[in-house]
Amino acid sequence: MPTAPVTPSLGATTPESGALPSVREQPRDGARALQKGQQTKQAIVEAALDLSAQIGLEGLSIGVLAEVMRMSKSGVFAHFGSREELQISVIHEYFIRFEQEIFAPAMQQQRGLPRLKALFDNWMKRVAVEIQSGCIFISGAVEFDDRSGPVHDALASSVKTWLNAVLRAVLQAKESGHLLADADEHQIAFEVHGLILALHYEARFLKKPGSLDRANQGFANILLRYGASAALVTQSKTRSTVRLGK
Amino acid sequence: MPTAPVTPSLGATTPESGALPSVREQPRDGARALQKGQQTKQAIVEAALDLSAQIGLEGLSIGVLAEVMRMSKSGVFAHFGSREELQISVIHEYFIRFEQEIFAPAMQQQRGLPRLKALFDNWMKRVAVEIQSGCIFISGAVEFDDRSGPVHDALASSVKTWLNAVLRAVLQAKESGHLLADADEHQIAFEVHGLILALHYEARFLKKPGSLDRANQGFANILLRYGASAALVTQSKTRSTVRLGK
DNA sequence: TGCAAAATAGCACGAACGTTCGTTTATTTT
DNA sequence: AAAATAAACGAACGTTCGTGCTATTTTGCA
Repeated sequence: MPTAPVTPSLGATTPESGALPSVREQPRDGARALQKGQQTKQAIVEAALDLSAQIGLEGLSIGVLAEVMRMSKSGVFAHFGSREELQISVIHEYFIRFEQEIFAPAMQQQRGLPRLKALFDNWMKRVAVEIQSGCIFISGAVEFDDRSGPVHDALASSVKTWLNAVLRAVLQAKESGHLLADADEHQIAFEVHGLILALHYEARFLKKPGSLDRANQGFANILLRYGASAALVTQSKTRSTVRLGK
Repeated sequence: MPTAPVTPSLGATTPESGALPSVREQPRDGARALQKGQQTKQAIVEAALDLSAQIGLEGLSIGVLAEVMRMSKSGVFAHFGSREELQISVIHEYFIRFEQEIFAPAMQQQRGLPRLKALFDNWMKRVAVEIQSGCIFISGAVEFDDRSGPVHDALASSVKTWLNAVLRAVLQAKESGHLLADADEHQIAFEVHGLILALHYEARFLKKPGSLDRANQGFANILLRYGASAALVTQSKTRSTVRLGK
């Protein structure tokens, strides 16, 4: 069994790709090598991730992917064996980046409200760029919401894992006494999710300005309503005016 | 200029089809007739609406639509002249139904909180069935968020018209004194939109139970936070427990 | 009942799709 | 350097797609 990963895990990572070969150097401890192939495969997946963020997982075609990669269709295809396998690879890659960019740094913050806030802030940062690039957790949900199969399952399980991590952070904030003892963590997580979705919808599709501030304001409102102290909420870098009626 | 419509309008209907021929009877005032064609065209649009709710506006194909209608591809095609025109027809039809099922009945309620609540309740009823059938305002937003053209424009303008109607209802509730005078109607509309989106996402894609109650609870929370009296909020048919911390 | 017009069908097209196959070129191992 | 393996290519497959023509049928009205 390989050594434990350095960064905290969101859980439920794919069993085989725990290593995510950071290739390029010569083979590690005597064992297997596997250079060139995995290297270009990784490059293909990265290009596919960019493409499918814009046009969706269903819009992603091997032909245009090959064009982007300046490879032949069959050359690209051979790395995955099927289009579904390519889509699943993209989902896994996206999940791993979510873990690294959003989840892992938030775990450095102390349990409770600080960590929850960090989680949301990092999430917001990510969505802010996805307003331009697109988000496959959102577009994928629409594309696969009534289709079954391995792609749907991979996507749903990734999303669920992430939303569970958010739920856990809310629960810990409650247990730490940073939120009211009778606050419903599921309700809070639901409302927070809604803020992110509304932001993505109104900013990316409708191009409404000020949506980022709306989401931040909404998050502050939720925290205050469920008992977070105003001092803890307003601290740190949120620039939006957190001014409540009473 | 034709007579004013009987039902209140959401505004911004398509300039030419303000009449939406309720066909079937003989020609009205001497003028044009045009029976059979418009009739089957309407039937095609309805079938296309069902189809694209499930598989999206992009997934909608003339071939399968013709199959459903037991017509030839060219027969279906001739009614629209292009796929884009078909998609736009579907969007208009969806918009009109939105108007009739959600907006119009809510206008029967008196201005202010009652009307706002009716608007949301009707919206929720619609989303409750769209959890099975799908919603083209949501799927379409994802499919066309980075594509320009007439289909994008038709969709975006329909959505904006609807969201503006919601915004107006919130504003009127504020002006009627049912909400705090310094409440930000844009912020409220944003948060409400988020609840609907989260409901659609979690119920339709993730199949999480209890999402309907979550959205209803969230709406009650928003109203209470922005100053609606608890009596006005809890009255009527919402069965969900509206119990606030303090 | 007949006739023009409208509605539908039939057929073909070019393009794009995922996939398969046999072959050729790179890379690694012996 | 030779042998073995991996990676990439190029062409072709069977479908499906939207769209353009030309018949054929159906319809509404004189």
